[in-house]
Amino acid sequence: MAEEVKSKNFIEQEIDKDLAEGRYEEVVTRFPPEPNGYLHIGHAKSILLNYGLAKEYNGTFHMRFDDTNPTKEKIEFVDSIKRDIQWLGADWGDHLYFASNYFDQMYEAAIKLIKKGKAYCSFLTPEEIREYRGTLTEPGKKDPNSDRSIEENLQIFTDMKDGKYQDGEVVLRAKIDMASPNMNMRDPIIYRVAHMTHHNTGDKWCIYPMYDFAHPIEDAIEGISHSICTLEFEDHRPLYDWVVTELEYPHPPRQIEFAKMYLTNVITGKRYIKKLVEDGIVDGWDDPRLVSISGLRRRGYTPESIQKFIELSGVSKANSSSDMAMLEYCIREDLKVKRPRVMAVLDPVKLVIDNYPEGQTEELEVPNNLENESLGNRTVPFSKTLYIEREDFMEEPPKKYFRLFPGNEVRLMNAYFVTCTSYEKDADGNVTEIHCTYDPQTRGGDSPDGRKVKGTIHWVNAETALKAEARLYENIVDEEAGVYNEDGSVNVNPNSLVVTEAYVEPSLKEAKAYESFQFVRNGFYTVDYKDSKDGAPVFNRIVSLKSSFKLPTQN
RNA sequence: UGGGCUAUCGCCAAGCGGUAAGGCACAGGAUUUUGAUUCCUGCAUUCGUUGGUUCGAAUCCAACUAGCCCAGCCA
Repeated sequence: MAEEVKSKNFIEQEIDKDLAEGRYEEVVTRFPPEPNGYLHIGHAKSILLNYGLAKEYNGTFHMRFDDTNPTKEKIEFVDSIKRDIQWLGADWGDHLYFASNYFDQMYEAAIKLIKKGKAYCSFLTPEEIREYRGTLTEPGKKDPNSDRSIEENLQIFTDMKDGKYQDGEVVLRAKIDMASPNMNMRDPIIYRVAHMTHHNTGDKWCIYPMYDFAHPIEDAIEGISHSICTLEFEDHRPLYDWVVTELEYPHPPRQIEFAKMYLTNVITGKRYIKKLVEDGIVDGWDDPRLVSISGLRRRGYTPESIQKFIELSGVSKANSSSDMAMLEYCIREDLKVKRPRVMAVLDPVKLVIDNYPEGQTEELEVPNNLENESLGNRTVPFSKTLYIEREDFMEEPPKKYFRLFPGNEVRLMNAYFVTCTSYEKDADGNVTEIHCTYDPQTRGGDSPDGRKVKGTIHWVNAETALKAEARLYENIVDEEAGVYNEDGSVNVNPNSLVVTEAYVEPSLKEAKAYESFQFVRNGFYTVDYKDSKDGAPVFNRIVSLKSSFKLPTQN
């Protein structure tokens, strides 16, 4: 039993160390989004990482909304985030929290700092604050407000809370080190005045804590052991530690940073996606061409495929961008054994079986997925006139073309061997109809005489086929042109959405929303009723199949 | 001319002083009721560069180079 040992990522190694040294007894992680937008694939990494760690170590996973800035947050984002996380499979049980529920404790914490002489109120204007902060290469200057007495600071802070100051008039700063090489330690602002209605606390507060002050407190209150965040917060860690130390929490949480996930040639930036939505280039945050969680869901990606992708991508501190091909691999892997393989013709041309009895229809019993017997069988109608894929017939085939051409015999998948006898063309030279004869002995797709055919092609019965819309999605950005223009706008791929009229098996008439199928040779598709007319299904292409057959290029 | 972080195959990523895992991608071959899938096979004498320590270095040391992050009363 050579169970493969998965190597641990650096966070797991750190946790192992902490556990071994007795620094923590239980692993408690959290995903702390600000409810100011939709989640995308990048967030999935953080969600699944935190959730996975908690699960792996028999710990606890917390879902927490970091809602400390009412100017940017909305309740509708709270709902969409919850839905997306649930869908992804990260179960927070009854551990759902809101940072805004800790405002009282944060206020008390601020008082504690003031009483310790570690925080002071400042009346510097925003411009002055910036000036006094210094630059990356020059130290900051002492804030003239920093010498005020503890009593005075207490009074001013109380007045702040009581609404006696206007927005921007006064702030509370931590007294640390204006000369620190780390900008975050130059007496960071920890509370500001903002007369604004909060989606959760209403008008109770007119002062709100800043992230650097609030976050460590949130973590400490909840008993988080490992506060996992992205690389840009590395410089904030000394401040994070300062806060939990000065506030004297018994088992201070520990912040560990990892590199964000980027995808090659994909836009994840909120402001770019927002622009695409506003300009009507995409039809919303759940447009299947976007890598928002809701977009991926509508496109037909499964939670399992995203979990697999995150798992394969790994975790490290090196800035990197994962290949879209890996995500595509994951969804193919997931769907190929789980979903039925059905026949659908996206670019139809008529095939007439001349020696098949007129008016006859037979129901063929075919397996849903040869690799998964539990998916059972279905029946598919077959008769004299069918549709086949236009690319499955050639008047003058190149070498090694296995499909239909005059005189050649192929197998109609799950049906009969047919031999092409003739074809018709219109005035423009387009093939309009192909004629063939079938061998009644080959029902089911095998010849009793052992005769083999090189090619097998898919088909649908012309009379009973369901006419549907197939939406072929490509990456929203123009990969040739690069993702962004110099002015910051996005290079949109003009062919990112191609709609075709398809014929699918009648069995798909009852398909439910979000059911997905493998269309033989045409890729994986999911049913999307969002844009359907008259209740007819729209099929979103999730991903195409790999194809290694290419027609020889003509010279 | 400040501080923090990173650098291993086209893309991710193990490796933690004993002589370069794995996955994706790619390329060959076999099987195949679709040229898919499956299955084999191949794919870094080399770990950003240059020196040093060592019997031995991707791993330790030094210097350099490149990239990312930080000067919101955003998170």
